[in-house]
Amino acid sequence: MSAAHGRTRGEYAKSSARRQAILEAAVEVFASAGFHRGSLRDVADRAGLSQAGVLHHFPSKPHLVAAVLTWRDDESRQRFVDDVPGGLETVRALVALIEYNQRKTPELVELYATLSAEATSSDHPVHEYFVRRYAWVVGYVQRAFESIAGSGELRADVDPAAAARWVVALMDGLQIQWLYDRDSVDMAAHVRTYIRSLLTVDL
Amino acid sequence: MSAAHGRTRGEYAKSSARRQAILEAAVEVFASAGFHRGSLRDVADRAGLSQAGVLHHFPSKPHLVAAVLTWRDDESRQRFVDDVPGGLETVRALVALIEYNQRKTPELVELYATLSAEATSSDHPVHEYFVRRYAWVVGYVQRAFESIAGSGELRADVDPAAAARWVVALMDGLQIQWLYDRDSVDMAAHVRTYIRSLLTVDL
DNA sequence: GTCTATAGAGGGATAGAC
DNA sequence: GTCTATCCCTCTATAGAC
Repeated sequence: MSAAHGRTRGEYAKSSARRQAILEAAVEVFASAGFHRGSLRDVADRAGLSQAGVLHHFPSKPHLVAAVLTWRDDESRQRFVDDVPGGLETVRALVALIEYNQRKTPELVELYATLSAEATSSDHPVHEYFVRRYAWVVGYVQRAFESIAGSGELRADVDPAAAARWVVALMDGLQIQWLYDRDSVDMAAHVRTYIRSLLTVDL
Repeated sequence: MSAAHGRTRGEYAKSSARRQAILEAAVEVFASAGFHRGSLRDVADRAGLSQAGVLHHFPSKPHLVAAVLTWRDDESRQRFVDDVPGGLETVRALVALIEYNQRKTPELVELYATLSAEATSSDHPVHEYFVRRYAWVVGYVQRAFESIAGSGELRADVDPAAAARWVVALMDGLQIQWLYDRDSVDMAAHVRTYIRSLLTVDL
């Protein structure tokens, strides 16, 4: 994905401070306004430089939003995916990730909820990104459930493929409900309780 | 809701043909483009009149999109909510509604999925509409589960309030997945199977 | 690398003729 | 009720000075 806008990870280091500030500003702007309503001017103002300055670091608006998404994915992956052995641990890491996002990076939750719905249109700049992302996430959770089933810890009447879709759908749907009423929805608790109901062991 | 833009249901009849054509065009436009990217010019072109003509029937863009939402809600309610006794029948009607929407009005699914995510921002024109809508839908499903629990048809370890949130979240999340890959996700089947897993009786 | 200025497109809403 | 014309705004992206 980094290669999509013609840069390798090494090149980012050159002007990383500015780029980082722009990315962080972009998260806030696109999170609350989405891609189409969020403007480069808003991003520029928050990052403390001019709009043309932003376009010096990222050649276009689609490039910027793509960079935001892959940047955050890399972070999440390092924190919660790499080094996780699989099976029950994968599911535990998933719940931990939700808890972390809800508490520490609520703008991120907003960003993904807003963009994933907006990008269902096939001509949206990050449509392909989300197609790949969903395929990967659903497959990842499915493999975890298959591993759990293999050790007899999944309820016999639960289909791993369906359960994977359900868990991912539940996460997305709860995000929406949470965004409308943050005080009365605890996403991580709901997902944990739900996953427990699929297992023969505790989480 | 109709009263929100200063008209009672009776007044609609006057110029209903045009209004109807505009509403149908607006569904298509806002469904695939969302509120902000969808333009009145697009709506006008599809409805076969000028952009100023559209604004004669609906005083502003927010008025138009609000009218679209309440119009479709009224239709759904008449078809699937009124006359439904409650309890298991409510849940069956819910699945029937999903099946109907998926097969007959996919643009509608797209419209609600796109707008519900976009409108999480509190300054969005239809934010309040969705706040009320979620409160109503979740409460409606919760009452159905409570009734089902009352007749011993809900699994003992299932909390009606949590289950209601889960079902609504599952529906929303599956909509997103379905929009990204319409061939490999059967929303109604997933919801039916999931709800079955919460019951002690068949659906 | 950052700025100002501006081109160029597209949008919502209004005025006023018919 | 419907149109054309237009105003005025916002936005992305580019050009070119520093």
